[in-house]
Amino acid sequence: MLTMARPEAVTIKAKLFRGFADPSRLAILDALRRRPMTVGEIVKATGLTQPNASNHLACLHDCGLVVRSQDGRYVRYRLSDRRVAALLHLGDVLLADVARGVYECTRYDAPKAGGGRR
Amino acid sequence: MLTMARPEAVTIKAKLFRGFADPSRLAILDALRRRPMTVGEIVKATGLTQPNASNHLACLHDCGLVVRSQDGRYVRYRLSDRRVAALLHLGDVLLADVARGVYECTRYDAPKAGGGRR
DNA sequence: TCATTACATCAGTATGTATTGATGCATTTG
DNA sequence: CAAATGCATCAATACATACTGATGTAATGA
Repeated sequence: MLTMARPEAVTIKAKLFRGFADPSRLAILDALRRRPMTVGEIVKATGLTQPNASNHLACLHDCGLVVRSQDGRYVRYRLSDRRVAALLHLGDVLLADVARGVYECTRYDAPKAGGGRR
Repeated sequence: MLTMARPEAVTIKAKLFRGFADPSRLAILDALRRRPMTVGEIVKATGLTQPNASNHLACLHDCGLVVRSQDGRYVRYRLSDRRVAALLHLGDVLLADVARGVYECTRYDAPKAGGGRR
């Protein structure tokens, strides 16, 4: 059960934040904060594998957090809105004060790399 | 793999956003946005079971997003910082423009209720 | 003291999802 | 046309975690 008042509103909003809540997606968003980038550049900047980056980019694109533009055989991604950057910035600012708590929060851990096939 | 630049920074920041990225925790945070509340009030406001609410509250408290104060045998929770509310507000604003995308984003779904024991 | 209320913790589990290697498709280059 | 490059998609899987019912603990009241 979620909330009595407006269950779907909370669900969707959580989904929005979930776009920021994965280390790989956040690394992509942070990279795009500086400048638009092709998938290859994003792969280099984040260290993600190419399929993994593509998958997260598709997710971010579906959710409207990034925008895609074809450029020859390159695909260039950029943040869709200034407020996406604003939210990232607010996260930084907030983190500066609650970082210690986040460190110590062991209720959930960030997904570890190597979750795939062995 | 996460990011080449500052891996841990991204991981921690993702952890911070993860506090907002679950429907139950978000329902709690949204409820606390209006006023401080005891656990019982939160349970009523959100429709969560009491143990589930307590668990998420412990998580939010560990991460520094909420603050707890004993009041007799009641425990009253409130948002720890104005910027937590600001981030929630920015989420609302951003959602107003990208809501359609979030609806259609099927890469991940919000956790469904009833995930526990059968 | 005993009962009650408010909240926290525990053990167990189903489920979402992030990851990987392999493969497919489109575009440019020789 | 053939080769190469850039990106997207697929199938399979390990893992984190959100949930439930039961139980534990602390504070109040009779």
